[in-house]
Amino acid sequence: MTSPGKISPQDLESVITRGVSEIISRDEFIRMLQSGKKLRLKMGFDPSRPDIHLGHVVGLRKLRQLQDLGHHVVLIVGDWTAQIGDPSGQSATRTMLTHEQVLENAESYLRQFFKVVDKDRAEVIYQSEWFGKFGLANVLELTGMFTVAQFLQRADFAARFADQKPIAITELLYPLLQAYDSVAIEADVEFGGTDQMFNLLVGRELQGMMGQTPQQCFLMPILVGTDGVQKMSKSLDNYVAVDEAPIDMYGKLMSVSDDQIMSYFEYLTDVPMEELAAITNDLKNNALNPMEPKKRLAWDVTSQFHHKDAADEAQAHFERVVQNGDVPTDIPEMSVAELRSQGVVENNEVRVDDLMLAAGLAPSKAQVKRLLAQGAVERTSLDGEPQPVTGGDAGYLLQPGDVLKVGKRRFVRLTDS
RNA sequence: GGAGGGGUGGGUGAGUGGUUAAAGCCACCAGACUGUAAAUCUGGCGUCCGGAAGGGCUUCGCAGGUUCGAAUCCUGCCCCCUCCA
Repeated sequence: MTSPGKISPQDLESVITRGVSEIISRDEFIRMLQSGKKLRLKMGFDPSRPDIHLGHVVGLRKLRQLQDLGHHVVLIVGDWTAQIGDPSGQSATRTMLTHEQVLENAESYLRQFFKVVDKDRAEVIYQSEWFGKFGLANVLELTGMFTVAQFLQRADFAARFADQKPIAITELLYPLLQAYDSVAIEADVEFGGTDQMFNLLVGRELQGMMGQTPQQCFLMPILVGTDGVQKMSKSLDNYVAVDEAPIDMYGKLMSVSDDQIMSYFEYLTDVPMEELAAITNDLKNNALNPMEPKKRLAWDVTSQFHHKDAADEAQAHFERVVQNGDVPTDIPEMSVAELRSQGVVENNEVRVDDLMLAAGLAPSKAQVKRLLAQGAVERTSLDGEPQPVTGGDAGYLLQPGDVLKVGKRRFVRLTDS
């Protein structure tokens, strides 16, 4: 592998401004980049949460960008910290992960991780490589280097302390372990979201204490979720996963709130900043319907994770189904035979409520009734016009070939065999 | 070791014997309006049977008990938190 050449002013500018929240220290980081040294870029992940969504992609793209400039990514699998269990969630008495689970999660994570990051210019290291050999003496040495006061400077600890909310001892340990990772791999730069600032800084400090050149801390903005308000996160269900099918990915991106369009463009695409400025301007002058750039955004991002044809199809699907309200070409099907074998029906008479339940379009019959009462269900027979299924029709009998539309975009077709 | 507070529906959080399937808020679902945006408005939001009216069943940490009747009272148990030491 070649060592990074001299970095161009344009590349430098892009690296340190686009999709960046803060770099500590910025000047040292720039000097490192200009030195021509091949940098070791550290990123850690906790294998208890193996899913990657677009919020993570912001950072992964940054790693990729630096790889393309000749640098090297070191991904740390936090198998040790995960087994301790990050207790941040207050009452989270998290069950420990078994070794098998860790490996399984790691595998799934890596598969997604390397959709963005180049595998050939990265290495994956398990924390247990060093923590497996750690003894109490090491722990005491490590903990002896910091004081409680230092840790209480961290905003979330401080707030909880002030509120007399509990802080687990392991929570104090967590940043230390993460920091030690930086020492173990001699990281030059560590990447994380802005919420990780404290942890990264501890790593920086610890390296200095242990005679290494302190790492630079590269903090990335937190991507706002599709709801336009809170940070993207799986538990808030406002996320777009990198594993998402093209149609879903495109669709979810179309539901991103207008306010976030430009930040998504900046963080998740390579559309040049000048062009983005023009779009921003057009939007401000109402010269452009926000839907247009959003479609471009949705297509762009979708095509990063899927073939371009798939992105085209997703767009066509969106236009056909959502914008024109047509029935999509490929929809989930359930056959009468299938329903019979599941014991949902005894003969060939399929009721609306039974089908919806079996197809997962409603969690209960009570919910089916509510949907019907609210006019959310529509039935289209083989050659007929769509007609609503109304309040009292839960027992309505369907014919093979009938398509049910539930809500705006959920469908099921009843088939014969 | 001592003192005190608390466990209610996805989340918050009212409710201290019947009018409570359990307020309000948030989240969520659906409808209207739209650009699958936001905002707004409307309705819904344990579950089962029923076309409906209505009727079952299950739910307020767990297990018992008192009572015509309990989320509410009593007993035991489990769990969480705070303060003092």
